[in-house]
Amino acid sequence: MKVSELARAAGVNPETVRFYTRERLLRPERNPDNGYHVYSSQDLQRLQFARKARQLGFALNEIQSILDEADHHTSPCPMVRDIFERRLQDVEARLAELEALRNRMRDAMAAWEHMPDGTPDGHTICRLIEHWDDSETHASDTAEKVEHA
Amino acid sequence: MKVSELARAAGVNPETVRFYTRERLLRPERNPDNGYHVYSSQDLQRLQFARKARQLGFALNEIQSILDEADHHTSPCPMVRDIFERRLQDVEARLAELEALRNRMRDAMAAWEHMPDGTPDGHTICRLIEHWDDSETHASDTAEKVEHA
DNA sequence: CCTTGACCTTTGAGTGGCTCATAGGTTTTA
DNA sequence: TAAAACCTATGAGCCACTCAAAGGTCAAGG
Repeated sequence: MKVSELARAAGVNPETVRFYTRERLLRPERNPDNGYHVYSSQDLQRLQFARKARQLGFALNEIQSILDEADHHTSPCPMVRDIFERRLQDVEARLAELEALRNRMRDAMAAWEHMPDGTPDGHTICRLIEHWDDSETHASDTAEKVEHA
Repeated sequence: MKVSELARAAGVNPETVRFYTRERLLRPERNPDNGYHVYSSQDLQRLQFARKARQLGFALNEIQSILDEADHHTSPCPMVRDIFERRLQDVEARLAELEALRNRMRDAMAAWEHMPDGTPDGHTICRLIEHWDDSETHASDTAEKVEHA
C-alpha cells in the first residue's frame, strides 16, 4: 500500500500517515524504484490500533511504548491498563475543571443580565468582567497547575 | 513598576508579563537609562482584566480586541457579551465531548475487568483496545473537528 | 509521445498560551 | 567589589496534527 491507500483504509488524513511514519509509529519499507513508502497490512493494523487508542485518550508516545512492547513479544496489556487508569483520572480532572468553568460562565452570564454596559473612563474597562468575583476559582487554578506538571 | 513587581502585584509568572508585553496587551514605557520596561497602574489594571477574562474562557486575541475597543473610548461590553456567548457554547461542546470520552473510557474499563491479557501473536497487539467497539464515537469525532476549526 | 493531473518525496511553518533556557547587560545588597 | 537578583531579546518546547512549497513519479487519454 502507498500512503493514500493506507490512509483511506484507516479513514485518516494522508498527512497523519506521513506524520506517524516520521514519528516511527509506522515503519514501512521503501520501493527501491522510486523511494515511495510501502505499507504492509501490519502497518494498517498498527494504524488502526493507534487510532483506537487515541480515541480512548492515549497520548502518542504512550502508544509508541505500547507498540514497542508488543514488538518485543511481551504483552502490552498490563501497560495499557496502567496508562489507561492514569488517563481516566486526567480526563476526570479536566472534566471537573471544565464543569467549574461552565458554572463560572453561567453565573457570570446570569449576573450580567441586568447590568448596564458602561463606557471606559480610565477607571474601568468593562465592569462585566472587572466586577466579576473570582474568589472561588483559585482551587481550580491549582488543579490546572497539577495538570500541566 | 518593573516586570517582576507587576507580576507579583497580579499574581502571575514574570514570563507571562513579558509574553503579554510582546503581544502588545501591555504597553509599558521604557526607562531611557537602561531600556527596562516601566509599567503603570493602568497596565496592572489591564493585566488583571486579562487574567479575569482568561479565567472566564476568553482567548488572548479576543482580550486584545476588547482592550483595543476600550482604548478607542467605545464600550467593549457589547463585544464582551457577544464573544462570551460563543465561548460558553464552545465550553459546553467541549464538555459534552469530554463526557463522551469519559463514558467511553469507563465502559472500556468495565469491559476489561474480566478480559485476560494476551501475548502479541502477529494478529493482535492488545485485544483490550482492538476489540473495543468505537462505533459510537464518530459523532464526537465530528465535534472534535469543529473544535479545531 | 506528451500532457495533465493525481500522486509521491522532504522540509518548514502554523496552531494557543504560555514556560523555560541562553547569553548577555544592570541594579541592588552585603 | 563581588555575588545575587534582576533585566533584555530571542529561540525552543509542549501537543497532535495540518497545510504549503518545491520538486520528482506515474497512469490515462488524445
